[in-house]
Amino acid sequence: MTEGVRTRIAPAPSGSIHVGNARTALYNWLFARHHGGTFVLRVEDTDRKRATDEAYGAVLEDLRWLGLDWDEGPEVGGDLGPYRQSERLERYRSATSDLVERGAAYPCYCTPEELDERRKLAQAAGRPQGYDRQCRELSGEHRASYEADGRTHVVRFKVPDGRTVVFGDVVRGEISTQTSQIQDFVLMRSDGSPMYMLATTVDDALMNITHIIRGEDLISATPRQLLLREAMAVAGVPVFAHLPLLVDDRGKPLSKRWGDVAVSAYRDQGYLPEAMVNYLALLGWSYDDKTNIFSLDELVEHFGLERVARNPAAFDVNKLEWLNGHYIRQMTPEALAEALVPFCAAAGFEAGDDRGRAVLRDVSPLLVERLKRLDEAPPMVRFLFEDVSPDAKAATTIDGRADYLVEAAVRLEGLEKWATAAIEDALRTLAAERELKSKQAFQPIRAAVTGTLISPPLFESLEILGQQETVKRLRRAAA
RNA sequence: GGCCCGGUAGUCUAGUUGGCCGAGGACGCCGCCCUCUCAAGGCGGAGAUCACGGGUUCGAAUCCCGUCCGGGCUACCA
Repeated sequence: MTEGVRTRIAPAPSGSIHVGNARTALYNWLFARHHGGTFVLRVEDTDRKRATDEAYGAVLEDLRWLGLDWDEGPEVGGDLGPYRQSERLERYRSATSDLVERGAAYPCYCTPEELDERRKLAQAAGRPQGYDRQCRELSGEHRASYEADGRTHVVRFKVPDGRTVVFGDVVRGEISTQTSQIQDFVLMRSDGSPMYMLATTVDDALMNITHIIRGEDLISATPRQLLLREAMAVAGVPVFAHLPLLVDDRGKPLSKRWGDVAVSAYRDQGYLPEAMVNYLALLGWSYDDKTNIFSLDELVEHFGLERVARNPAAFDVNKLEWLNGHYIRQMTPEALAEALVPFCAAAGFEAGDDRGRAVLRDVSPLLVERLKRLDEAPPMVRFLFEDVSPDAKAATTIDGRADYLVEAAVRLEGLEKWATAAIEDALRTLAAERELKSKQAFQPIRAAVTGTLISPPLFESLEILGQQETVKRLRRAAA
């Protein structure tokens, strides 16, 4: 029973995917993987206006970055393709003409303007605002005359009267709707392109999707899809699971106005895919009452629809950051160094050459426990790549300590072995001689060498910077 | 307006065959310890009248009714 599981993610190619869609993709992927099933990627690009090639590429890139590989879909193929709706137009047309032939759908010649006008009238009169079924039973002559007038038409679905559509939602239980609540919705636009309702229903049926896991916003679309499947005589009914919405910190649906909603924005700030996946998994799903950290493999092992929450979940960057810090701490120095190269470049200095990489590898152990995002690293390591001038606070700390800094330079200059322990020893000895507290002793040096009052641990940093450069900066700060 | 879905601390949640919950964990927040800064780590703390009001019951976050609030759909958007 479970081995036949087929799930899909059907994004519109409108650029880097929304984190909400990323979560939906993740849940579909996890469910398929957990059951040893098939995960299908289908691109819903019927809205030609917005579907560009770059946007399409961004979608695939995001999914790959998250580690969600698809078994069927663009670039990998599959037996039930093509997997871009723009290449499946024939199927939608033939499904539509079948429906019309069978009397389950009909052409509607009303223009948008007429519809709009009648809708307003109905609203003013307090009548239901839906389509008034004017073209539902058009005579042959009437139809011909419309055609003769050069009117175009859409195709509408003939919603049956007096029925109750019931379906079992895995996360919400039974949901039922009276067909009187459903209008004769449009299947096919007048330009011959399919509407969402038609396209997904046809594709889900043709692609044998067994479990439809999607956002709560589509819950009221479900009865229409069920009616359509029935009219198309599709055998069997998929299992539905509607996920709670993702909202912002005010409880409003996540929108571009709130903050970053695109996966790429998080990638650019230095969030790791492991953290993103872990966080997204927990936004609306839980394993037990205490586990927070999950690798992809662990998620595959534990994930199930039974423990999906019903209430909307607020996207909390704080928790994402915490998880990200956790995963950064797990990185090896080599991996961290490699990951930081592009962030340094973005910050304006090159660390991609051999020396640069070596330096990054050396600082990584110092960085690892103080980074929450990769983009926080450049400011911390910049002093290792470029000469620095003290910021305001650092300047104040240096002020009046010239004599001390020169002495520190002298001591360090005299060191035979340039290593953390020796550096620390020399500086602590000097501090003791001058009866300085650690903080008083080391902050000026930090300020002089790194240009700021906040940096990775001092002695290790000096070792990495090098004896010559350290001494040079101390002397210059004293001047 | 109609229909549908939802409502446990600032946030994610555990809990849903009623008692083990005078509500558990995590993020965040506050304090202490550690400490050369910042972190990380350890320890401790504040924070929830379980949306509200009735009811059933010896006993309700958990069951019933009503109310309020939020959201979705109601498009030739998806």
